[in-house]
Amino acid sequence: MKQKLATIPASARTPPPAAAIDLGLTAHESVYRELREQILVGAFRPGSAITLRGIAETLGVSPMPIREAVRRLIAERALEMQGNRRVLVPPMTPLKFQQIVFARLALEPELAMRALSNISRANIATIASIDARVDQSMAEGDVEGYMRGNYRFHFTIYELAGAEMLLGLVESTWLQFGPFMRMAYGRIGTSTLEDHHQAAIAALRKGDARALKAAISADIGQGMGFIGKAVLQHES
Amino acid sequence: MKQKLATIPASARTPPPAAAIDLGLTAHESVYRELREQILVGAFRPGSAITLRGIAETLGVSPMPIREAVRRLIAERALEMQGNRRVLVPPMTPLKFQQIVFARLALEPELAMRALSNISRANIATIASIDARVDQSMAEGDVEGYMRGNYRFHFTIYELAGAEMLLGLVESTWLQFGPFMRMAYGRIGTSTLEDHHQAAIAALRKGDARALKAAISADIGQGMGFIGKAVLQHES
DNA sequence: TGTGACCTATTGTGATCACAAAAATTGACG
DNA sequence: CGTCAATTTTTGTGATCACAATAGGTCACA
Repeated sequence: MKQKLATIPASARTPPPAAAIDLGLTAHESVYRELREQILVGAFRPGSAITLRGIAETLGVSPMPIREAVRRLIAERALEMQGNRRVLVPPMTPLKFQQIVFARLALEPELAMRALSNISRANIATIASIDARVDQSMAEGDVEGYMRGNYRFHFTIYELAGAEMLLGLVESTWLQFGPFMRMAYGRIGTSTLEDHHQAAIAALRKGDARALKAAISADIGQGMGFIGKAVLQHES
Repeated sequence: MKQKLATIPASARTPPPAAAIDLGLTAHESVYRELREQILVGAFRPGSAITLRGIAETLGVSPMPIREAVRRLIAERALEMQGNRRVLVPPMTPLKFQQIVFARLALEPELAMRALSNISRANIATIASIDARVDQSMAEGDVEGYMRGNYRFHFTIYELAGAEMLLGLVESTWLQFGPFMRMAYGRIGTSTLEDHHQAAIAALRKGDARALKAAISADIGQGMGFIGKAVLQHES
């Protein structure tokens, strides 16, 4: 057990880490958000192990809130417990990857379409500014920044749908490919990437539901197909 | 706090309940399965509250494993925590109900279709026998038996798809309408029900993917439409 | 040098305790 | 008799401890 945590953000590596933000949150909620963020941007390598005491020491809390946060992430399939009762970041398989693509295509265009009726001009401006930062991260090769921005781009739209139930399913889906996507971009870089965000923003502006669904579908299909083909054959 | 648990099965109401089945399971795993089963068959009334110590006393374990089981069920949206930090069985809303129907239609026919290539004659026989018991429960007005059987009918098929990721999304979806469906059937009874299970079984026998997807879709659409129309207008 | 058994350290699990916040109850007062 | 405040109880949260199982390392032996 050498690398208990693949990467820890600087904010949590300093001596007095405590709960990252004490904004009236419970300890396990802070831990959950911290770990979730790490997983979404791919800070953990697929297959790497997680120990409760290790994270507890890193975050400066007792193992108790870690348990609840980890249990929650396991339920969302962001983490996985094997028979040994050891917790690890689930490795990707071709089969799972294909299911993730299907789920994304089945749910996300619908979510975007439902957002259309609630979206304001200010919302679209926010989304466009997020996309600008995504492009910048892409150009700079900032993989973590790109992933964080891409997440915010999609979920800023999806959250406007007011469909919490579907949103939960999609969140679980994203948690399952975060570590893998990071690994893929780490290998192939972000320079050759191109997304369909501009087409989506244009569709949002025009209120064109059909074009919006097409843009989201294309964005999913291309991005996932790209990293899928690039990496899956390298796995055992 | 009068009714901490809406209904407790006889097996857990006797003095020495302990962990229902000690089959090498951890305590929180036993608790999780027990609570999950209760939710799926609708033993809890939507909106009713859950207390950790209450369940702990009922099941004969310390509050500790209850915490983890409840946390897991909250992550699956089978339970819900409000700002008060109080846990309750989420009430149904028209909006949520519509999202559930969409998710079911988007995912379950696909899951059934994927099962088609792995299914054996013995599997189909098992499924047919489950359906026979479903019909029997329906005729007898045994709501809990009907719901348990209906769940087993669908998931015996879905599990054969070998698509754990999609299966997880569908399981979360079912957990969210279990309590509501039970309430609906409690009001309108099961006698007027008719499902499309026979059509699905016939499609399984013929290996007809298109007919299978149509049967599952029809089963979802009719059943959910039925209880949806019957109950939602009675809610506040 | 490779392989087995033994030992040590680490890990997840579950119980118990202490604490703060919220709810329920009780009481007094208008 | 209804309403508000003070008190008591209940509840979730988090820390600490004890225990069993697993993993990793060490040493002996072939």
